[in-house]
Amino acid sequence: MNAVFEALSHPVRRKIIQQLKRGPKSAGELADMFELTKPTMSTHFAKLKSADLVSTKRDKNTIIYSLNMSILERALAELIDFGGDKDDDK
Amino acid sequence: MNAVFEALSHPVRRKIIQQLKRGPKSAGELADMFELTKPTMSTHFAKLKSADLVSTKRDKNTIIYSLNMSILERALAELIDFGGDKDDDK
DNA sequence: AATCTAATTAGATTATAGTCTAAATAGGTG
DNA sequence: CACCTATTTAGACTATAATCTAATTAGATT
Repeated sequence: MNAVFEALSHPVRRKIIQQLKRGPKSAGELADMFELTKPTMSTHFAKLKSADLVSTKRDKNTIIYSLNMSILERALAELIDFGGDKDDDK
Repeated sequence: MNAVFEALSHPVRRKIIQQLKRGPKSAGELADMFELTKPTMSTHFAKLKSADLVSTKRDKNTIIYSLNMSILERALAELIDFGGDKDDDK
């Protein structure tokens, strides 16, 4: 859960998530939507992935990213719904 | 919205929010729940406040923090619900 | 196998965040 | 008004994050 909220803290990563809600996209397609270098975008992808917010599959030599909506929903639901003395760090 | 997600990125600040869901609390009460100094806690409060996630009122010489649940809900709802090409930075 | 394309990793730099101790502020209270 | 209590601000230090260029990997194609 910590990793999810850290991932969500950067505006570019939230925009990547918005894009992936419309459907899976390759690293290159996503990178082209932002004015950042591909290595920089790659580190953003890595953070989303390490929070399990996205999954990857390979198609020829492009990597396709897709959103794990359930992970996002679960993290936000815990923050909103769950009780006041629960351990937040799991 | 940026400020909200930055505020949510730190586990201590999420725990503060959990506490405030149970009701308003003074700066000192909150600070005593964590193994951090009061100045450090104060900077966490300041971030929550600058994201408008909490409000303050003074009672004698203690400052009472309370949660602005609607701000939290709105930010999370935007992330979950709103369309794939919306500007995320407003 | 040499080469091309897509993407990531390495390494360096700069910026931002988190933390502390010490000092300052702002209201109450004797 | 001098002091006490609660909290914040200042200033310094350390750690982490974001970004870039250059180099590397991994698979596909000729």
